[in-house]
Amino acid sequence: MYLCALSKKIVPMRAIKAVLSEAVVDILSAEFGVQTEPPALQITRKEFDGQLTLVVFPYTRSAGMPPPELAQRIGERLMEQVSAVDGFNVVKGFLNLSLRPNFWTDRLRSQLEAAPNTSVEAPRELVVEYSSPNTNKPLHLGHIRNNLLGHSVSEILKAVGHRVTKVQVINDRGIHICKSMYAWQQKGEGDTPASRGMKGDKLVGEFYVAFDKMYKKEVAELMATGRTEEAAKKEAPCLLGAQSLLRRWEESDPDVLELWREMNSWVYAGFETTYASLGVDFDKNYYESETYLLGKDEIQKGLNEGVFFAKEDGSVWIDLTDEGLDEKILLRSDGTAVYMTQDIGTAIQRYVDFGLDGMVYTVGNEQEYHFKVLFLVLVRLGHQWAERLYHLSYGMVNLPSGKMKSREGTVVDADDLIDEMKQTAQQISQELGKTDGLGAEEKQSLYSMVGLGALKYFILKVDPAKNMLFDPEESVDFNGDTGPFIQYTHARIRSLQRKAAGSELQTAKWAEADAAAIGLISLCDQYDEVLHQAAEQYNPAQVAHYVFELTKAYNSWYQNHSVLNNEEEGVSALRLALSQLVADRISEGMRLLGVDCPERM
RNA sequence: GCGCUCGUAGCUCAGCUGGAUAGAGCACCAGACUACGAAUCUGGGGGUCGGGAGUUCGAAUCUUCCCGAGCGCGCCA
Repeated sequence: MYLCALSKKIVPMRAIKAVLSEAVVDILSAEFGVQTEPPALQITRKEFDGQLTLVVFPYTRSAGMPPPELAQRIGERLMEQVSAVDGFNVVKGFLNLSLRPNFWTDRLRSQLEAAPNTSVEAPRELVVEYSSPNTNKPLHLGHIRNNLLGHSVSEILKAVGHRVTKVQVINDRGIHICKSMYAWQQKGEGDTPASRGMKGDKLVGEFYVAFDKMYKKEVAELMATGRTEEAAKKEAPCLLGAQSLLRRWEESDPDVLELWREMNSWVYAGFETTYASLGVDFDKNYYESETYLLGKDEIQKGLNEGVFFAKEDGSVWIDLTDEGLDEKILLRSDGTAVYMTQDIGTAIQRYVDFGLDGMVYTVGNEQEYHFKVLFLVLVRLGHQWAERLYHLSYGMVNLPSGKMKSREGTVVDADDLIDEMKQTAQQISQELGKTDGLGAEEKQSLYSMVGLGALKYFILKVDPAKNMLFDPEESVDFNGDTGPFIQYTHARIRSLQRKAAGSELQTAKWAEADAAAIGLISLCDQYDEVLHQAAEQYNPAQVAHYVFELTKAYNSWYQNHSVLNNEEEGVSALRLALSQLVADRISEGMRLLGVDCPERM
């Protein structure tokens, strides 16, 4: 018989579906002479009875029988052969199967006692890179999407058993930071974050803007003296100054290095504050100043092996025209590294460091071409693990007014946005009188959870591949498909549990589970599959949608079924158990999105 | 010009490797608190799934062409 053994670790739903699929294969083969791969059973749609659905259309031709008849016959055999199946109905070519209520209540009970085994068969050693900011300006809304995606994908990958190291590469060197340094030297008057009372990243960003202003002014002045625009742009004194700083940096000039270290340290402190308030973290930071020279040896190696070729001027290239791409430069003619050189080096370095078995680069979709080339180069260099690198590409975040543009001052600052979300949470909580009886500290923690929950859910529910619209008006709406809506449902269930504290699950009348309850249990049971799919596709949006669906279904059920006020204690216990399972799934799913669910709100 | 991605309700988005009458949320209209928390629930209107052709028992989903949007195609990062 199928489905008799439930081991201590809870059998995931996908294993149970696999057993049913096998039974279907056997029946098709024995009764109808149809040989086929195990079919994928679908979740039965809400409007039909049953929990699992087999689509029989694909077998009607070889079985030589119309769909409804074939479905009927398969249903009958399944009833005989699989003890868990206790009913079915046929709609055209769809065979909807109902499993015993007992089966579902068993699953409910066991899942309250132990988390389901969600591990994949072959856990991998993964590195997930995200954020990777420049050090010349503060984090903005685009970084927020990046951070939330990278962090959530890391959690999802961990949840299915992979080992994940979260890293960021801080782009701490180059002309951009030299511009801020130059402006600080000219106009800073010894300003520090402490003396100005502002975050270090904001202060350095201010000087970056100041540089830009200075530059434009100087260009205009030069053009007024008769220079062409092109010449003026190259000769502006402040640009020459910044370039000189970069040169001296590369020559390890002690004064320049000192200023560079100091200003960067201001920025790091500012970033840390933002990361902390956003609730993201890293296991390891890489600094471009330490990695930008990596990779040159690899280029030489590839050159010797004939994977790359050199042009007359000494620059090194790879020919990818047979892949439908073009030729790509890997090393400049003066022997210095380009971005690609560095990425080749760091990838190999990380392989050495972590023995990694895959890597996820969370970087915007404007760099898709770059990563396509990078992965190909690594494979051609003979690194097989490079086939398991993944560019987690995401679309831009647009505003109702259009694209964010620093020149037009429409860039949404990360810290400001987080603060606004918390303030909105506070305002709404107070209006609804939800904070009565909470201590000052609890209140702050609540506002933070709800405000961030709204922000994170709003951003993560959108498929990463798509450009998204961030409408401030809509983002602070806490009704409907939002984080707070989900958090509220969770809090309400926890409230039920507190009220019912002490009542025994043992008294639950498991046999009383009705179709509505079974539907909810089945929905909870889909968690495992959703998780795996989200992990395989590196897509937190799937978790977000699942949690929302579960929340909606529970709210609807809650409205029509009194959990605690029942004639029979056993019914209350059953419903309480079900509520608890739902709350557990909600909070676990939200945790994967980086969202905490409050106990009360 | 070439390549990649996207196009689903007024708006924001789902729709899993092709499967049932294309779904949610917001907004709009009409209802439900003397029952466990109404940040909730119930009902209603609203669609040629950008357009054409093809494959299939079956297409929002796959193929192809066209239209539209975004992003790439630097000895920039």
